Amino acid sequence: MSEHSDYPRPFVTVDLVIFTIAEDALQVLLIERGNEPFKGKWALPGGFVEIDEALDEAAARELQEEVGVTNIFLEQLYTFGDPGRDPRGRVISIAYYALTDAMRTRIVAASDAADARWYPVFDPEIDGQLAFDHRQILDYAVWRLRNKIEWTTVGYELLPVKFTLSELQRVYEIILQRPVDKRNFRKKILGQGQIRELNETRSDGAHRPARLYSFKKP
Amino acid sequence: MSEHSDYPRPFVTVDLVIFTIAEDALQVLLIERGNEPFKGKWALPGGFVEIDEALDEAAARELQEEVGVTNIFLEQLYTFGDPGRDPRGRVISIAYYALTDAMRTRIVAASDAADARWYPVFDPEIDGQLAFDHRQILDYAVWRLRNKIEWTTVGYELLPVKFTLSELQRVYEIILQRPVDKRNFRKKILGQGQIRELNETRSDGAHRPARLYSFKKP
DNA sequence: TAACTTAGTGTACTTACAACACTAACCGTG
DNA sequence: CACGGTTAGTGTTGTAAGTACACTAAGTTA
Repeated sequence: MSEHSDYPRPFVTVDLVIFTIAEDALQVLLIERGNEPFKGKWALPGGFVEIDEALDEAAARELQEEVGVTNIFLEQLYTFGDPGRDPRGRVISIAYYALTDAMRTRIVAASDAADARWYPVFDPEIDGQLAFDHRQILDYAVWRLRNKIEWTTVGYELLPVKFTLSELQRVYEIILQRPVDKRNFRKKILGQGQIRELNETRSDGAHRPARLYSFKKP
Repeated sequence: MSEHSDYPRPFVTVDLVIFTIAEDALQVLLIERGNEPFKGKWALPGGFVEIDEALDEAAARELQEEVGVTNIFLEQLYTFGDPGRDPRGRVISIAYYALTDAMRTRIVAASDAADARWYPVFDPEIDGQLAFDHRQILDYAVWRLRNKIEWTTVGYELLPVKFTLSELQRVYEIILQRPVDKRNFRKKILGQGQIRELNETRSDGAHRPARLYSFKKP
């Protein structure tokens, strides 16, 4: 690395892909842009990294500002920095993705946003509506989430503390976009030893009530 | 994202973890720092991202400058940006890792470097000799490489075009730091259908010559 | 109390992974 | 020129993980 003094410095931001499950679909939080460029299009929430703030902190702060949640799953995804990705100047953006139970969140629209809402990720309605390179960021986040859910236990992050195995299975089906075998799924999940069976069931309809489980946090 | 105008902007660099296999060990290219801070310590090669240059391009350019190679495996790793990771100011660094056959490279020391050399990654000699947070970056790169080699075919990137299966097996053993069963290894590799058997063998000693293979590039 | 709906359970088959030992071919030396 | 040394090359068997698949359990409502 040479001397620091006179290099032109780009802007550095964090962008957040905040996922939740609602209405039987995987949803992502998007903000309608109130200004040019891309006025009227939808963008991922994000903002500048403060000069004395770690990247993870910046992402956590934006998360707090946008949806009012703290202490949820949040992981760095990839850094996007093509010149020209933002017509206003050179902006390098470190993308993060987060998982939250929809019930925990309260959406707060930022000052420069016309509107903010959850958008179903796999709904074709979303096509062509995304600003900047946010389609690419979203696609990458979905890819990572799909991989991660197959090898780890992140699925639990999308559910409330107490949940049924059918609910958890549905989370997997929604994310992977394919049916999952009930018996194999239960065998696999129980075999991981990561969830605790509760002495509690939930009745929600004209059928056998389901046992509740909770995730063993490490 | 709010208005761009007056945000303080950090420096943005790329740092490279360039791996090769030499002398029966996994090696990483390090540069001895000629100036403070960390004068005399060893650092990963890297440099500023130019204002009109994509991140991948910046990494490829540094690679070309440091070891004179182009068109090799190069992948973004992670972005490190803790305030205080560089005492000279706020520097956010996008780390990349690269794999190359040692024979292809010519090390070129940069102007502000006292020296540049390959260092065996698993040699304890390296401990405490790394500048900045480069120990952390290197550890993460090794972790990624280990994962990647188990699920993909990146191993070939560390060998010349023609290689024997024993050489390839040795690459795996060196990276994973554990012995690999010869028959299972060959079964797995051949089963992947990613390498072509050549009508050529190589004799290098008082023993049966080994058949050469080459990687089928996609 | 019968019909409906979701919860919950086990077994057989297939596929991937792990362990393991001998023969083949070349070189160098006595 | 044959024998010893060295690395290349090859199959089978057991084990673990994953996949396919169908019926009973327990509650609600008409």
